[in-house]
Amino acid sequence: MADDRFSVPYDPRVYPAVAVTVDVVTLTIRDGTLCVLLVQRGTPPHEGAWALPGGFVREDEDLPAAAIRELTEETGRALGRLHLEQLATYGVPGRDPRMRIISVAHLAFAPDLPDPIAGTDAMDAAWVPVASLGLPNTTSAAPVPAGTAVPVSAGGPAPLLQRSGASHRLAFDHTRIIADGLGRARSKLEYTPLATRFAGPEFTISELRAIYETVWDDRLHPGNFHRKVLSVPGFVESTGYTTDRGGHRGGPRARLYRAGNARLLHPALLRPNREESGP
Amino acid sequence: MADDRFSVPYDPRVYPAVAVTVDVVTLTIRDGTLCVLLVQRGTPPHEGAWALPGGFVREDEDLPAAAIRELTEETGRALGRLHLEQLATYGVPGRDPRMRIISVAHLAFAPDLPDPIAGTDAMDAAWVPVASLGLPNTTSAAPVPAGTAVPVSAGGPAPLLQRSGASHRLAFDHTRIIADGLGRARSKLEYTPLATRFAGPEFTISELRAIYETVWDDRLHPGNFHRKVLSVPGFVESTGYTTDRGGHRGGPRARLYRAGNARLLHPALLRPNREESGP
DNA sequence: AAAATAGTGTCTCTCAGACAATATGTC
DNA sequence: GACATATTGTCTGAGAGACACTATTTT
Repeated sequence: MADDRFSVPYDPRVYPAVAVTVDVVTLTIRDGTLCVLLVQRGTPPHEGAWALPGGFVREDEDLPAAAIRELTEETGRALGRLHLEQLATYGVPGRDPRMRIISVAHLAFAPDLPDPIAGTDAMDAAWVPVASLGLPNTTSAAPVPAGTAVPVSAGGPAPLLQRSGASHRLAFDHTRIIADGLGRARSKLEYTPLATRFAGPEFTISELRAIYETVWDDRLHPGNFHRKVLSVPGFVESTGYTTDRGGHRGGPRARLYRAGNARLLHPALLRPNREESGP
Repeated sequence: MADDRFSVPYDPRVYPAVAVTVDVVTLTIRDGTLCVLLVQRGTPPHEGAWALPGGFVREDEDLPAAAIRELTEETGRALGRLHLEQLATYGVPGRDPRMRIISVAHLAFAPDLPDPIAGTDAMDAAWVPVASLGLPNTTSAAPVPAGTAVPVSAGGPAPLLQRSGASHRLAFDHTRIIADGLGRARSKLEYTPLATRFAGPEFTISELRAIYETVWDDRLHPGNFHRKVLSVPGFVESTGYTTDRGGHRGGPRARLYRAGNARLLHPALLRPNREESGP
């Protein structure tokens, strides 16, 4: 049987020097725009460049704990309740010029939050619209599908990028990591109720639809979406209340819901317009 | 606010000593049974216990490359064409008694292959039925749902576990990793054509159905499955040939197919009998 | 009053699953 | 010949998407 001889002499130094970090792709929706939390690096390498919050995993610290710690450390404030899951691990040699670094990326969904504050090791921190990052197409996410009529607040506030003067080139392979995180998020909205994590504790069906439309960058039929959401068991549950007023531009008051207890959506809400066939 | 106790100038040696390993969950189907490739450890810790093939990532070695190297090293032969993808990363402090070890687990799908050979650091290597591992329920995977009528070769060869005299207790947290891998595999069969990776280059629809039935541990309706598979664009394509003979117990010759060029199945083949609702 | 939005009803088409039927093999 | 399997056909019900319609509220 297995012997757990801890007494075995073991010398870590015979193994290659590597470091393990965590990086966190935190997504939220601000003013109808999907944004990711970035920090401006205050130390080399890539000093001054924008990057995902992250850093070295400490001894005796679990990976999710490290992710949460880095998030609060580098943005100067607790981000409240959020969904956090592991995304993937990136370890291509040379991805960090200092040494071999294996980065365990995480994905977080957060409701709309106030502007972050630069913390340790960060010169600045900001919510940056993912559309401004020029991500490679994950689904149909062209850099900025401008003509397609982006939902909500057209002509709203200028991209935060401009306020921060950030470059579109992110540090390390973080552009790729964000693209992967966005792909995962889009997929997860289909078969989990995680869209509710982008909303506050109570929300209307229209607000929920706006979340889907923003993340999927697509228009959804209001009526069908409404009926569909209510038909999936455990997706949302009624609070019994309604909003105080109608929408900005008219319309009746909407009923308020909170997240239900389902962990998976049955049946799923499938994305529309998947490209048909291949060569 | 953030404390600046860690704004240390960079020096790799000040960061915790960690090692990074890869582990590989390789699944195949032998005699109608879903099996995972395990090796018997020849070195402490857990010497003599069965574990996933894996080991330390070398300098300047990419993660997938390390996974493939460990696979061939520890099983003494190249496993030919197989599908390999990253599964998840496990890093709970204490999961390895030696030191802090972060393990990047991978998942591989292989067609039926000959018995493996023990290689470096391994006393033995074998295909082990996952049903014998007492995995926690991932979907409806009770340790061994004996009464449910397991497809194919009932009363076939005894489990390899008995031949090898292996314990059901795997080393480290490998039971959990295998459970996660199995869950991923079950899910991937729904929306990707990866089931074909368990088959040879040419296969019949019945053989494909047997793969689904084995991985999902469920019975599928032959007629409906047949029509469904052929209706999904790019899932399979006809070779124009048929088998040389009918089945063991009769029946006409079956047409042979090869894997198509689709990377996703539209529409997906959903698992039957998902448990309805929750409390 | 005009316009926008919430919520419901209806129709059609696709698809999953149950069941049946026929042809073609093996033992 | 008895029986198993491959393949196709038919029917039913669930669900997605297109459209239409009513009620309610804001400007």
